[in-house]
Amino acid sequence: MSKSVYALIDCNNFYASCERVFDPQLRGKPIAILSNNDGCIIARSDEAKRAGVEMGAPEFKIRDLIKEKDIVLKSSNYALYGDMSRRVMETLRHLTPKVEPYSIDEAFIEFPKLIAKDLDRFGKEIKTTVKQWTGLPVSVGIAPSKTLAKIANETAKSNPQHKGVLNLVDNSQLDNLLKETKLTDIWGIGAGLSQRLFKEGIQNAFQLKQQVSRKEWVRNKLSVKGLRTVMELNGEPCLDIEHVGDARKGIMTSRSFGKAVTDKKDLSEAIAQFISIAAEKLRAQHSVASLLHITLRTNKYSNYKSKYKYGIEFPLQMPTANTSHLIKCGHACLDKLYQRDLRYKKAAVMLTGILPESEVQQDLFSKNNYTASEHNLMQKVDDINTKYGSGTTHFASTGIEKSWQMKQEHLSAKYTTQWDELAEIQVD
DNA sequence: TCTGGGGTCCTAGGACCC
DNA sequence: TCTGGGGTCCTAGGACCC
Repeated sequence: MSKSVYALIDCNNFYASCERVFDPQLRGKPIAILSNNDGCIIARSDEAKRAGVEMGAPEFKIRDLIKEKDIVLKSSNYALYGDMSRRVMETLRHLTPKVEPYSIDEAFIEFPKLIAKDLDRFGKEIKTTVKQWTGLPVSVGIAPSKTLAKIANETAKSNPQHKGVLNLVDNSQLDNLLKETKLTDIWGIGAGLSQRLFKEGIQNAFQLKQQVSRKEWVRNKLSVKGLRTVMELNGEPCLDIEHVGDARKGIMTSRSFGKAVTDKKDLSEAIAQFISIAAEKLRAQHSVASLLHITLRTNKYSNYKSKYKYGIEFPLQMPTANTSHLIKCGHACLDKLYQRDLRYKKAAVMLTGILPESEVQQDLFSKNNYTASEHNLMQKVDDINTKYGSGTTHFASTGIEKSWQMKQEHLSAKYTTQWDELAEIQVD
């Protein structure tokens, strides 16, 4: 019997709920959140789901539905969602020490095993505390492994009888629930693996759980990751709570453009801007990068079957986190990649070969060393931007007009991170 | 005309070494 | 002309996640 218990806390309809906290008029209304560039639907309130708004639907294809059902559209407001996420994670840390933020709207926690009655009570306490402290509704799934906690959470959320909290530890209904769980609803089993398993006659989570009797077969079919999933379905935890603060191994910044871009100057501004963002993330985790990748894309929908992705790698002689140096390298890549006759829709910057800044060996003869004075300069830029708002200080090469910028026509205020955009309360 | 933006891990296969 | 076996490291690509 394992000594630890895992719980997954997941915010319900996170982006839509964040919008509602600061605009109470949105309560009870169907809300849909758009991706960057207002391109497609990435989040929906329950009312919007019921109205038939599909996840991932391109906005231009469902305009009639939006009008007919009076759906409120919002552009993604990551400054707001990111800050609300931070508040949720802090609330959880008040309740229990081992917290792993898993995504912007989810966290795993691990705690010692309690008797079943106390587990139920703890689950409810988490739910009410997060609601009180942040205004956000969450669901809580408790189980002996992370994979089962995911299933518990999903069931708690979709099945009103559980009132948002479900504990699967020592729960006699577990196998019945697994029999009703489709393969694609298991964490780690996507469409590809699910199809392969289906052909083998395995059609639900319970049947997959039973494959524990032939581990070698599972390993061959699904690799070690699949084997871990099977063990976890059996209540044998194989996935630990991960330590926060581990440095990222790759940092990517990419955006689609508001409209097709043909001008090289626009592209070089966009690349400078994306490099600035990526390098700031790099410095925030006290790292340097040794490889820069630049990718340009044309419209993959209209260029069906023909090439639409053009990429190049730039090995940095010396690992660096200096925005200015990275921009120069990025522009050298652009010189090689750019073709006059193409209409570009998207650019991406990726930094890899990431090392801790303390581990960098200085090259006595190179002009490209990431020196202490460069580091200090970048530090000052980051400090100013943290204090006075992102982009307060920026490199001129990122451009002024930014004709390539994202479309965000339905953006709400940065209620929690910008002094001049705080929510206003009207007192009658 | 209009279709997001990030990440992680694993495996296979090639290059290279002894 | 024939031509072993084992190891490491790196990269590309696949699969999955939100």
